[in-house]
Amino acid sequence: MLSALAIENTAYASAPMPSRDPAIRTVRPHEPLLFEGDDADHLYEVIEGVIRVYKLFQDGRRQIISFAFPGDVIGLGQGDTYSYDCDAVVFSRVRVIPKGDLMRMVRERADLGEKMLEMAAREISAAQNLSIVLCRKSAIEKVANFLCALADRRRSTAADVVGVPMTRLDIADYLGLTIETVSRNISKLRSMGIISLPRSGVVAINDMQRLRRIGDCDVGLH
Amino acid sequence: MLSALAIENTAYASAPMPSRDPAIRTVRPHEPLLFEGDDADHLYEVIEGVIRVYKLFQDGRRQIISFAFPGDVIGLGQGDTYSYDCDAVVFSRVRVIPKGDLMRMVRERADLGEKMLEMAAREISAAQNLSIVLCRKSAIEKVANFLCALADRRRSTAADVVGVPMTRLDIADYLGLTIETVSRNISKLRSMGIISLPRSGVVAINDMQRLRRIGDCDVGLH
DNA sequence: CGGGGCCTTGACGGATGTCAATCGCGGTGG
DNA sequence: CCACCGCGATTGACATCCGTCAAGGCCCCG
Repeated sequence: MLSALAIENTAYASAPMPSRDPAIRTVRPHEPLLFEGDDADHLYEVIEGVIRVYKLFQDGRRQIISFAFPGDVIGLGQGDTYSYDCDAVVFSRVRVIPKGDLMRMVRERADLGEKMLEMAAREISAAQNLSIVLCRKSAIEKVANFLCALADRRRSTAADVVGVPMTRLDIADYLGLTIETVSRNISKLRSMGIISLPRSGVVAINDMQRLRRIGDCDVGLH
Repeated sequence: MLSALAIENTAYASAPMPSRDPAIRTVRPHEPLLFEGDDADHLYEVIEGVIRVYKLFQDGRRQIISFAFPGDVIGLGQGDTYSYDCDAVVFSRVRVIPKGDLMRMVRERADLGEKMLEMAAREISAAQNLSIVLCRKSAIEKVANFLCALADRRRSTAADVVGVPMTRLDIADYLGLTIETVSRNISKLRSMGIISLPRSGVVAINDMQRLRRIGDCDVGLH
């Protein structure tokens, strides 16, 4: 549910797509990938790094909708124009997929359309779960849940050490909290001995079971 | 966004589907329509009444995901099994659509699959908006937004009188609030002269403009 | 060594949850 | 027809959690 859409093990990743040698775009930290209102004529599959997907409001509030990790696809649930902004959290590379190509493929190969529907279904489910996390959980539950979800997505990292590349503000804007509340609850988990902070940008999980119990991770993960 | 998925003006409603004379099922108040974990082999289009779609958690918390009104379809964003429970708020009738039939149709007519992807896209967008409503708004904003959304969906009812068939608990579980907070804020809107409560289950909107300004209805409606 | 982010921590206030009492209405039975 | 009952809604008092404001620490980089 952290992700826009995991496409591993789906037709798209394994089928012969017109992505033999597709355009790869690199995005530097804080560099925008796309803006709300842009024509939604491309999908982006994250190859490396982390992309944040968010909405900005007139009053300055920001809601991060998802952090897209390698394997996630951005732009699927979009109509003619994108309904959110995207930029990079850290140095990232994304595969650029022209939407027209994809739609043509779907028209020619209906089984592909079915697969995409499944992907969309998963994304709907993820979005609904996010709602639940946001409105039903206390601050510490949200933070614990977030760390669990990060841990479940980590690629090829040592046992219980999780990279947390985003800032406290990013986490706060994702969980619907303030920087201070996020920080306080991370400190709380640390003082409880459940996690440690060996260095900046990294969290070591000492007691995954307790963390999961607090985060109630059956919600928020598909 | 109150709804699961509005299908009016889409291919499904207008195209020649195998729904010549489909099964219609009636559901009495509080009677379940389907359970979480059931095989997701049917879609349900609400013909009459209101169906509530919700998740239950071990600790007793309940999150209502949507109230499905006539024209809405339940079950689209689902994989092999349903991920939520559904029951009726009031006496309802639903059209039962075997999913297999639909998938066969999609396989045969790729343009249909495309339409369904569009529908899924709209649902994703709605779910994301719900997240924002839930976590970024104050209680009175949520309540105002909810009433606005109900008003926008009302069918063939007099000017500014809106039927509110669900209980305060339902509203609370939808907005992520408690009964008391919902009640207090409805009272507040009443004391401000924005709405009246002529009788149980009905809200009269006296000043839609102010209600919308409070609810900031650009979020939460698509 | 100094500066500027970002993070942490503390104090405080306000919004919302919790607990509890009461109201109002509709149904039921006397 | 009226009294009683029960459920949902309302209202009040209080507690708690989280946001706001503010100060200070840590770390990287100049």
